[in-house]
Parts: sequence; structure tokens; C-alpha cells
Amino acid sequence: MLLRMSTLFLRTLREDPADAEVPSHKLLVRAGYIRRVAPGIYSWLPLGKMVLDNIAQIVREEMNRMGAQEVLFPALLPREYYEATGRWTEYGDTLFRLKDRKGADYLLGPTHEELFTDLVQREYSSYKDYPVILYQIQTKYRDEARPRAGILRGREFVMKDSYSFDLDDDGLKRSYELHREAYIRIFDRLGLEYRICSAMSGAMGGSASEEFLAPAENGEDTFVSCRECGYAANAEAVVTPAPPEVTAEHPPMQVLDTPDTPTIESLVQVVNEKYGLGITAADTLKNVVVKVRTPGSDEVETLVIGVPGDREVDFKRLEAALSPAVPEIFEAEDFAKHPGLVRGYIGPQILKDLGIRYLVDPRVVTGSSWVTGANEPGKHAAHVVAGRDFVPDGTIEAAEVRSGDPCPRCGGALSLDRGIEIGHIFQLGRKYSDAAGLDALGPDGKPIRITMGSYGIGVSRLVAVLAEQGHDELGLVWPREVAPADVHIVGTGKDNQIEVAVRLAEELEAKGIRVLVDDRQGVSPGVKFKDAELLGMPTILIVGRGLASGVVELRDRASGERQEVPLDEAVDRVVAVCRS
RNA sequence: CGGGGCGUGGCGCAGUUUGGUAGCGCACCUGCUUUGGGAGCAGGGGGUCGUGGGUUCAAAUCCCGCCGCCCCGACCA
Repeated sequence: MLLRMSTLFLRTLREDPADAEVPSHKLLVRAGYIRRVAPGIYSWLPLGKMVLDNIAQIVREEMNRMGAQEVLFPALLPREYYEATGRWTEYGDTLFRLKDRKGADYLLGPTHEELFTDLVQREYSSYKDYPVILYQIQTKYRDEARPRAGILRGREFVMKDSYSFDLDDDGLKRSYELHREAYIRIFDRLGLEYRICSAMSGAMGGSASEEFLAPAENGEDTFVSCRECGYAANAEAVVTPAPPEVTAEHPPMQVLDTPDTPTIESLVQVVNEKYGLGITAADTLKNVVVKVRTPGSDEVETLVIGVPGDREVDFKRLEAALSPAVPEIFEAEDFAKHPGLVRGYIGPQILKDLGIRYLVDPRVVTGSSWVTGANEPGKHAAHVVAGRDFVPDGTIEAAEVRSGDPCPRCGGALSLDRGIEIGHIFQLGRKYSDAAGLDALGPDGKPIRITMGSYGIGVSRLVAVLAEQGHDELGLVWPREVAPADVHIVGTGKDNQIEVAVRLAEELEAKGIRVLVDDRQGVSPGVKFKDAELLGMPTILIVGRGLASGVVELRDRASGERQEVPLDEAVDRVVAVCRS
């Protein structure tokens, strides 16, 4: 492959686009890899398309290697498929919907579980057909509430999604493991830094779902990891270790007069000044009211969550803990309907009588003593003991996770980082096969309900993640396997430099090296160097002033290392570098 | 949806407070010079100033409505 800058469809920009915030977005636009068409919708220009294709190819090779078979479903789908599983309505505003000329409902596929399930059901009917793993690399459409960061979170994006179909749980585990290993190979080949994070709380059982997160400051996900034992988990899935129960005797509950203490901070100050209790925010019990709506039901439950006062309720964690039910903010009008709940002074002592369910943070163990609301304006209560003065209805993982919190596996200190989700593997079970009635006929003539796994990789997102992890102040730095070309040859323009650069390019191409050559006339060397650095090919070969003395310069884009090479050795040296 | 900001040649911006010939840098075109760090000189092309209405002799600028976009919080690969 030989690309010539003189004819390549490319325009680099000297300035950052105004709408870009994160480095990958700025650089991909500046380097002419992508262009915006609409919010969250981008065009791929020649160089960008090559990177995208190269990534897709790696994914494809590794999926095929583990025995998955590629198919391709349409992106444009009729409503019926999503009607059966209820997702036509459940998906809400995120679904791109449209009508054909007859007025029939269609959608642009946000994900394809229904289609895969349906296809397997139509074609396969015997236990002898299973197991099977199918995948596609498809453009997906989601009308995201807020697309952002260029290609990182678009409304149109390319995703590899695969589905495994097995006869039993052991088979599902095997398919899951196959994917896990394939994903590791894919991300390793891409040279990515990533963590495999448990995406499900341990309470729900083990490795049923894991996320591959690429650490990045601009990431949208928060994950914890433990340096001691290697534990890593999405913040939503972190389990809080419970301290031991307390058996010591506590003084009886005491009501305190605490006017004007709407916040934990003010409460701690007043209690310590007035009553000399010497408490910290962690000794207080904060009670947060939420409404909980269960999908498919009109009922709304009022629920109180108790967390140590020094911690906020993390709404994402709360949501994950309550799923599939959805928590909502308890508004002023809701308080009006519940006169027993005194805003700012809620204590768990009366919740039983009010018939309100009360879930607490795991740190609120039996025998622990707290300062909490006394259910009267301006009053709090001290020595409120769990198990004695109130009995919670259970625990819930809703409190925020903080750096330094104990690791649930080994007790070490957890650190907190941001990451970008690049892959997700998930033991789905029988949700979709139940909906579709997907059975195989067993050897005994009885039907076997198929169990499924679903697995995704954000292919177009990976372009952004690679740019996010692979750049410096000069521009992009691609790993060789995804770069549009192995080597970027710069002919600086004086005398016969361009001519020699093109000759070297042709010789290298003949040896199977992917070459981009800057053969532009009348462009100053500075511009060519800047462009080479911005575009990010892993190797740069400069045919410039050294040519007069028979040498060219070989540079490594990532390390910046430079060396002079005799002209007649240049081809062999480049080939060696590209194949190493 | 809630909060903040912004819409002016392809891109990045000034001009709006105080109405009066639409401007700068980059990019693009022509010519000459230049060629190892985003070249110089000269000439040139290109803009419904987001949109609709209003005020005015006169609106990018003032008033009202609408639309769009970007950024921060709840979803997801």
C-alpha cells in the first residue's frame, strides 16, 4: 500500500476545533481522520477509515479464531422484533424510530439481541446444533441524551456484538470464557492499557458480568482497584465489607435539641459544642428518602436509605442496587404526602410504624450507635442503636465509594480511577430465549431452553480510546497494527529529496510495507514534520539535508528516537523495524 | 430533563456594551522568492452575521419569539 500526500484526501488543521474538549476528539479532527456531520455523528475520512478497518479486522480475526461466526443484520429494523421483548417501549427516547411510506413503524437498531435470537430459533431446532456463537460488526444507533467527546460517545457508532447459545450453564460459562480470552487477545494486540472489572455486585454471584475498562481521565465510568490483590470492579459493583457487630452496651437513646442543623456539618458542630459528644460526620446516620418505581407497574414505593453521614448517596450505585426498579428523587410535594417524614430530621426509629421500608449501608451493623434525626424539626437523637432502637429491613450498596476504602477481597486500600468502557461480557441467561421461546429438542424428546451470553466491543470507540492513550503534545501515536501506514516518509523538498523519498516508498511498498509518503511540492519542511507528527505513523523516515552526504533519518514516533541511516540501507532498516 | 456558555467566509476568533462601508489569523487561488521545524512579499476569491418578526432614515449590534450547538449532572459499547 502506498499513499501519497500529494493526492491523499486530507486537510490537517492548525487549530483545535472549538467544540472539542478531550484530546482524542481534538486530534482526530485536526489530523483529518474524522469530521462532524451532526451531534454524535461523524464521517470517517480516508485515514480514519483505515484505522477503523484495522481495528475491526483484529476483532474479526480473534472472534473467528475462537469459533464465532460472522453475520450481518440490517440496521433498519421493523418494530415487531422489539415489540415481543417489550423493548419498543422500554428503550424509551434512546431509540431512533421512523416510519416507512405506509406509516409502519421502524427503528434503527440500538443492539440486536432480538434478531440473533430469532435467527437461531428459525434455523436451529436440535440439541445437536448447539452450542453456537454468532457475531456481527454493525453500525448501531442510539439517540443518546448527550453525545460527547467526538467519537467516544456517538449516536451512531460501530460495535461488535456477539451472542452465545448454549444448552446448559456449563456451556454458557465456556462461551463466556472463550469471549473473555478473545477480548484479552484483542485488547493486547491493540496495545491498550485496560482493566477487567467486575460489573456485578458479588452478592449476585461472581463473574456473570465483566467490563473491560481503559483507564482514562476523560472516562465516564468509575472503577476501583486494589493494588494488593488485583481486585477490580466498577464502582457500581463494589461491595462494602461490613465491620463486626458491636456487643458493647450503649447508653439509652437521648433526644437532643439541635435547632438549625439542616446539614450534617452543622449537626456535628452543634452536637459537639452543646453536648460535648465528640462525634464526627461518620458517627451520624443520614437518611435519604427516594421513590422507587418498578417497570411495568404503576406502584411507587417510598424507601428510606441510611448511610453514614460523611458519605453521599451515589445515585448510580443506588440505581444499580435497585435495578430493575428505578429510584427517583423525593420531591417537596412527596414530603407533603408523608407528614411523618420530617425533611432534614428523619430518623429510622419510626419507619416501622410508618410502614416504610428501610435499607442501610453495610457499615450500619447490629449494635452500632448513631446520631440521627429525631423526626421532629430541630431535634436529633444520640445513642440510636441498630438492632435496639431500630431494625433495618436489609442492607443496600448506595453510599459513595471513596479512594482508600477497604478492598472487599483482601482489606487493602482501594484506589478510584476513571475509565472508558471498551468491552462488556455478560452471561445473559434466559431472558431473551424465554421471550422468544427458544428451545432445542433434547435427546429425550423434551425441549431444552437455551441459555445465552451477550458480548460487546465498541469498535469505533476504540479509535478514540487508542488516540486517548496514544498521543503526546505533538499529535497522535498509533500502535503499528492499527496505524494507517507503517512508515511516513518525508521528502523535505530540496533538490532530489522528494524524488528519492518516492523511490524509497515504492521499494518499501514492493516489500509489503504500508507506506505514506509526503511528496508535496512547495511545502516547507516544518509543515511536513508537523504533519508527520500529528498524523502519528509509528515510524518516520526523513529524506532531507542528509541526502547530500548519503544518509536519511529514521525516527520512532513514540520514543522520539532518531538515527542516521545510509541511504542504501534505508529500505532494509525500515523493513526490519516494521516487522519487529 | 436541570444548570452554564455560544451561534459572524471552510476552520479559529474580534466587532455587539455606545446602531452608521463586515474585519483579523489560518486555509484556499495567482506570481516571484524560499526549502530541517507550522516560510516571505505582492495580488486575489469567498460571508443570507443561526432564524422569524419588531423598532429605526439605518440593525451583526436594540426588543420579542423560535431553532441549533457545546460544556457540567441522571443512560451505555
